[in-house]
Amino acid sequence: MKEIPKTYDPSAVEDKWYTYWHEHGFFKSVPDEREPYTIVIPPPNVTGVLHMGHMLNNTIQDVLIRRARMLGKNACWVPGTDHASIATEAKVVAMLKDQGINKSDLTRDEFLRHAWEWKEKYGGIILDQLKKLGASCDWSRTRFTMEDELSDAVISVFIDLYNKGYIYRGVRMVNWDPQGKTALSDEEVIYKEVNSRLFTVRYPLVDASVAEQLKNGKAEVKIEEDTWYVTAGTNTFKGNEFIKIATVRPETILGDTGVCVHPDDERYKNLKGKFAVIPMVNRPAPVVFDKYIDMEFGTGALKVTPAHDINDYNIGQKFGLEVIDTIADDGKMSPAAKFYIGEDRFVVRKKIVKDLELSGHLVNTEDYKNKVGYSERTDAVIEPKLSLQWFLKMDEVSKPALDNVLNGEIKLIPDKFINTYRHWMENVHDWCISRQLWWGQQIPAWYAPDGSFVVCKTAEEAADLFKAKYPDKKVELSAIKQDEDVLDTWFSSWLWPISVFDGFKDPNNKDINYYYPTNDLITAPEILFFWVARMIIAGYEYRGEKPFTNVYLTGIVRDKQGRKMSKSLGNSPEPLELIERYSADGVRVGMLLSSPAGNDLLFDESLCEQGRNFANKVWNAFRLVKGWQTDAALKQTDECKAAVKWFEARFNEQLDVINDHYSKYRISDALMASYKLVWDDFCSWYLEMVKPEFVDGKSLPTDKETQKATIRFFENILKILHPFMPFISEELWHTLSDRGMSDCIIITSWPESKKADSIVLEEFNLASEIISQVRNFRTLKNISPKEKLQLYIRSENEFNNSFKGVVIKLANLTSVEQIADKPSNSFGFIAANREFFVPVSAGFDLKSELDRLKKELDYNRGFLKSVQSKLANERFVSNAKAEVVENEKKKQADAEAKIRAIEAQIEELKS
RNA sequence: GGGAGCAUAGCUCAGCUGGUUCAGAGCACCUGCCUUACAAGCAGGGGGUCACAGGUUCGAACCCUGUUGCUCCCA
Repeated sequence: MKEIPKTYDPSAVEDKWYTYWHEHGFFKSVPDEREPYTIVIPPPNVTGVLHMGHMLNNTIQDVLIRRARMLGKNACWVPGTDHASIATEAKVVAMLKDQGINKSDLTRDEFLRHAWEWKEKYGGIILDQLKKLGASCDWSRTRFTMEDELSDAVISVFIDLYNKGYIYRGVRMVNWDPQGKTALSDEEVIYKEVNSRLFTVRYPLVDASVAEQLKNGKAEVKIEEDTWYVTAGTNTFKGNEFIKIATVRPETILGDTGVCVHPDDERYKNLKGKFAVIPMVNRPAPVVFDKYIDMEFGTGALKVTPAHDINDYNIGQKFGLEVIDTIADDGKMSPAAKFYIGEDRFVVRKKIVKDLELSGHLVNTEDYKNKVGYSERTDAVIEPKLSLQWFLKMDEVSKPALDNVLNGEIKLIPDKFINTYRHWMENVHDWCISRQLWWGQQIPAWYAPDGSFVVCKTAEEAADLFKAKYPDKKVELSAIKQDEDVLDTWFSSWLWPISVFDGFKDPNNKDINYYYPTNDLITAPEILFFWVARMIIAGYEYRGEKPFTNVYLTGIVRDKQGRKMSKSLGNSPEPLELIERYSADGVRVGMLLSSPAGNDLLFDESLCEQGRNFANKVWNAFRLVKGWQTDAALKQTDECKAAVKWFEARFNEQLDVINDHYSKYRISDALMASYKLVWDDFCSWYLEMVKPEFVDGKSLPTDKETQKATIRFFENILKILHPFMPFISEELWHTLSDRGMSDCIIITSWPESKKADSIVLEEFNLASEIISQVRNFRTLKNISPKEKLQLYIRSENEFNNSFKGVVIKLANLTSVEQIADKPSNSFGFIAANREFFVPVSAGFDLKSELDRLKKELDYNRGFLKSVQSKLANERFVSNAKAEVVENEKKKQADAEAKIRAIEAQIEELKS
């Protein structure tokens, strides 16, 4: 027979089987009469390369899909990618820059051509990487959020929601990146704590009449000591009332249009109807009163700059304050600022402080720590900026999405996320869906030259709509312009579970009717709101039904120090290198070993090593079994018979445990139970029991029956392992027995659950305890495992455990004999209330043996005492459940028997 | 500032309805073994005041209150 290598080499195996499965269409799913099991992949970003988070996430999906396939379901895992407008556009812009092309020199169409080219070239990388991991996606169903059909869905949904009155256009504060000259989503802003300076500035306070005069015509303000002089037109007023405000952004003072104080603030109660005169621009700004103000902070008075701060904007809206946009798109002061026009905001900050000091407005300056938002991409300080954006009104559409999570129709796993989900959904904000980019679905809104607009699919339709809506305007087709902006990528991906089955184009097609609602969604908690909640909303809005039943939220993969793995930190291992080093099976096991749902996984490469070692263990079990010679004439021995009976029972018992873990989505528990079933039960116990003896340099043959049973067990174990370790399980499935090439483990059926024989399990427990005791004794006494020992049992009944032969074999005994009296010079132990003795030929140490027994006696006496005190407590006996009390009584009896036996042994030793 | 969660062995985590000899698993560690499947292995072993302080209960890692520390989300 050909020598099987000692170490498992996955490199030849993994690619071979992946290609094989793929070519034989095992990943493919078409609707049929079976029950469907569907997962849609959380579409990775086309710019992405596989990172550890993907590895975890997709391993879990593959485990679930492979098991479902084995359970006889029609398993369908739909892969795909999303177009990631911001990230992709940035990538393409950077690539063009390298080629010496500026985006601003290109037309939209030209730019999009480059972007598509880029996508075709690099957009599939991540999907190919998933194949290395073993992902059994139905690749024929691969979708992309910006392909024509999915884009059509996005556009028609936009139009539909607009017509239903859910989409509107409004002004909103966005995160503006003055360097990238684009709005950013909240997720792309990184907040950093910085050392700033807090400036206290005083504004003169004037009456309404003075304010009125300030508004019209030229004004001048002078401050001398604590007196202000305001000249408006020809009149000069003077006073000594000021209001002090504190700010870290003095350059925005030029855009101030109000001062806000708390209505309960005693210091400012008298300021009703007064106006603050804004420095330099000499603009009268009303004092307004709002509970939003924190009286403790600064001076308790807030300068209100509606154009450059979101909270200020809200206050401004409430009190009808003017909005003056003083900072231009490039971060420089705009003409509206009137001063420092064209100078950068940070230069202006320094300058204005000096000028305010000179004019007597500046009161003091102190060091201050605050958080400032930076652009993730350009590292520029974000400028909050008002702009016209498109919004989706959320309150109404989101209602079913909240209700159906709260009522359990959709399950979040783990359920601790329900609270977070509810909190978000109850305080849901309108969704800003427009982005100032080109890569994405262009918003189907069409503008007439006067700015009025209609929403529809094409310019031609728009012309008709304009005609119908504004018959007087006579809008020419050629004058109609489409909105420049594109839609948020999430506005594509929220339709994913429907659109991948063409549920918009053809709402009653076979696929959508069969696969929708999907079963499980596996994703990261970070996008519970951005994506999951919105998919649920879309599901109810467009199918009247949930998009999936279970949402399994994975943890975040962190490094050993608990830091999130990221490219910029450079603390993430290269996934493909890990696979290279530890095999895909090994890495999959490593990822899952320590990743309970929703809890972060502190990744450590040693976990993959453990996975690889496990694969090697299975490989070597295979080597052993494969190497057995059989002899048809040989009868099955008693110990083999017992071993087979036991493993049968043990397997059934553990299969139930594993199935139960799966049913609760405890994937790492299912893995650990499988791991122990294979390593401990099958390899360490079962194979050792049935392993043929080695005599004269040759292995004895095995009987046919045991060999057949062993192969059957092995096959069942491979099935259990398949979802976790698809490659090695498939390889061994084919090498263990001769089978047709279409008889693959990937499509074989999951083992059937059968009742475990509890009597056999019990008997084995006793046997294994005896074996462990003897082994322990060997270690203690330094007796070689090779030296055969004699074991005596003192018991009234004959020792008729069916594992007697197993005990002899695994403990390496000459025999097990019944005895009435304790043999001299022997080591004793108690298992299941029976006394066992192992005589020692030499070096019996009476004292140490006595000490050992005394220690055990003390422990048991202490234990007995605690049980007795429980039973002596009348309230325990009357309050506790009957079976609990029964149990305590049994514990008492057991302990008493054990104590008697130990005492007897001590007596015997002493005499 | 508002909300949520976590704290159990050196590390990562289980502990499901408060009650099995309940204080567990894996890894790491220590000891002895290169015993013909596997040193990527085998056998054995040590290790925890269940964050802290109270309370409820016959009984608490588990329920309640407070304290401390950490994490996340929202603003």
